[in-house]
Amino acid sequence: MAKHDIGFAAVARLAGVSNATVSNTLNRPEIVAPATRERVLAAIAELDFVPNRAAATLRQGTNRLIGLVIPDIVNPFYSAITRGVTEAAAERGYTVALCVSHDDPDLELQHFEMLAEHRAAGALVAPLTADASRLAQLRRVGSRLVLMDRTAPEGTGCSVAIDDVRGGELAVAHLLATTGGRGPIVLVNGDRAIPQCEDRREGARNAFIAAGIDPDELVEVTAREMTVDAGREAGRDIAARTPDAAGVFCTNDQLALGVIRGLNDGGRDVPGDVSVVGYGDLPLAADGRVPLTTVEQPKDELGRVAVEILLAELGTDRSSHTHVARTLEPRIVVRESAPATSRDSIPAS
Amino acid sequence: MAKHDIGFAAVARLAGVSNATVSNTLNRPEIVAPATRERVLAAIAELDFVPNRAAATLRQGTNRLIGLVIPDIVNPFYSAITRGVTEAAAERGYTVALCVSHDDPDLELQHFEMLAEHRAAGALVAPLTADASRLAQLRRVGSRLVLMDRTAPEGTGCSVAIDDVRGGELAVAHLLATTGGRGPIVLVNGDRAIPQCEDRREGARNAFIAAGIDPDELVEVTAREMTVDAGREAGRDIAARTPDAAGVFCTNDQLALGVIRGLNDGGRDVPGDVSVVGYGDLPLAADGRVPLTTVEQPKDELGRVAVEILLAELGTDRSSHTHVARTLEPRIVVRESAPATSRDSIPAS
DNA sequence: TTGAAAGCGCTAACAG
DNA sequence: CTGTTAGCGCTTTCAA
Repeated sequence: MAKHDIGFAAVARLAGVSNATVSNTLNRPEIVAPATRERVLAAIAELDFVPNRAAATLRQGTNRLIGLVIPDIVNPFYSAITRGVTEAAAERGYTVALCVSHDDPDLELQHFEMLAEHRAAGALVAPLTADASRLAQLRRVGSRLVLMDRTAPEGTGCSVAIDDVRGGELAVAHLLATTGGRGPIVLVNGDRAIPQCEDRREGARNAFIAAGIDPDELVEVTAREMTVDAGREAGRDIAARTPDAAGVFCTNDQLALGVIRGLNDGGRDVPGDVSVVGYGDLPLAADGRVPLTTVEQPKDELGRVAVEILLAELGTDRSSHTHVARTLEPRIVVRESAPATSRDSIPAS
Repeated sequence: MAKHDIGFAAVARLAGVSNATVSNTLNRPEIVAPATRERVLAAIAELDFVPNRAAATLRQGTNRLIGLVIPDIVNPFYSAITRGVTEAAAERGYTVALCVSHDDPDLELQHFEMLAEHRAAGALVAPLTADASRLAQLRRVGSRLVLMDRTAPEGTGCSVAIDDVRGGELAVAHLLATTGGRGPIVLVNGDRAIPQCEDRREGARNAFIAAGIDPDELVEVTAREMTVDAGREAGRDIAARTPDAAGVFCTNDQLALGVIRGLNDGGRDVPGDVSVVGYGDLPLAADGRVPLTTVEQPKDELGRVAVEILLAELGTDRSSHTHVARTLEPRIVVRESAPATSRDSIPAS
């Protein structure tokens, strides 16, 4: 009885079937005769049997495990993505290995090493800073990759991202429609070397063009950081230098919150005198003293779609696989800081 | 050469050693002669060899994998814990399987099932609602458990928690010391059926006792929810019914933020007329219009300690193991909403 | 529809 | 210090 009291063998013996039938019952129940299946299931329950995934992984060479590699779990943007990923993965019977990279390439590589050792099915990566070479390196590590919040260069791999150009356009179109030329529109942006900042700006300019206005009329202010404090400075600055500003678009919510305060410091009321739109729809946007109109990103969906893409990719064979680069649409959430007016009832664009 | 081009065998052949020596170089380098070790390492690098953890897990019966089971990853309290856990785990070569339970016992059980299949070394669980029977059930699933943010009943298992009684005491001691009897102190609390609410209240009362005041002098207000909106209502209420209040302690930061606004609505200035203390030190506490004095919980440390306890437990054998129940100390962070005064220079208690 | 059997790649005695 | 060897528990042909 030595080797009969553990693993499939024990179940098989109790159910009076073979090892293989136990495996089939668990993995391809449809090919097992109902009666047999019942007996096996009963034996499993009886023995409190828990299959050993390590054995399956060893045998199959791959694990139902997805690596999720993000720079920071405390950041609400990434934690929202993470929620989408964990949910989608759990629904499909996959386990998520959470790897926090702190944007450190060495740590990131270490995480990939571990995922490879575990024979993870693949990895979902949200790189903070990611030059092409770093990405190429990651791809080389082996497991299949889906890039999140970044579009993979043509033909290099799969990715899901949120359309930031469109988001900027939505924000400024709203401002244009609701302030109706009452005064200049100001863009408070971070460093344009950051792709998000550059894209959102481009969208802002597109909105001008769509409205038949010269995009150079957009007044641009660069904050030294994308924080509440830097936003406040920018807001004061605007109150002083562009006192007739009718609307301000900030490329993130922290900035927007600060700008409102800075504007107040300078004696301007929001939304009475100036409308302010943020970006990201962080929790703080809804809870502030003046609830923020902001561009909402479908972060949850980003995560879910990333899982879908990865699992779809698993079906295809490595060589003959066409990469997909999905883009998700942001949405504007209108709150008090930049309220709707009758003019806005026809959606811009 | 069939079986020589993969796994330890390939490395062993290239390095001119045996299988076992490869294993030893990787797992117990100190017992391998330096020269041999070098040769093996060189071979590994040469072949881009990635060891297969599944094989090791199968052989050893246990995986260097820790399950982290939390109700919600978007909640900043849990994401902060998660950060601590992922960091501590990565430092020790463990992988973290993130399981989000949404406080659903079925889902939670499913996650435990998966962890068991993976032969996880153990699990760290932060139960939102957890009656004894549910915990007992989890413990039965097999893998070793460490409870987080909850103290395990005497002798039932390991746990790490943050001392909420102490936190409440710190908050109210600060209020007492800085308002010095100028007026009543108000407690804005949630439902006392929630252990945290009950504990923080107890601490508040302890602070009264320590100051030689009858704890029944603490004015208690119960908010219908622990949200900004409910806090605002409570704040208005206080302005109307306890106009001479000198200090308010709210059992979370959302409540505190709302209370400040409600107090303002009622014409009371914070901190001019009233000091307000929150609890939790969420990001919104520091960034609000009036930066919040609040009780900071060492969430990161909670996560790190949980990992340490689990890994320590792994060393001991199952039967002869004494459970540890660690308690972490909160700390008060003084900001503008309840500033320090000279009277406060001597720490209360 | 079910069974027999050959490994998957690694670890841990044990022997040398 | 290094080598030999016997599995860990599952999947997957192939045959019955």
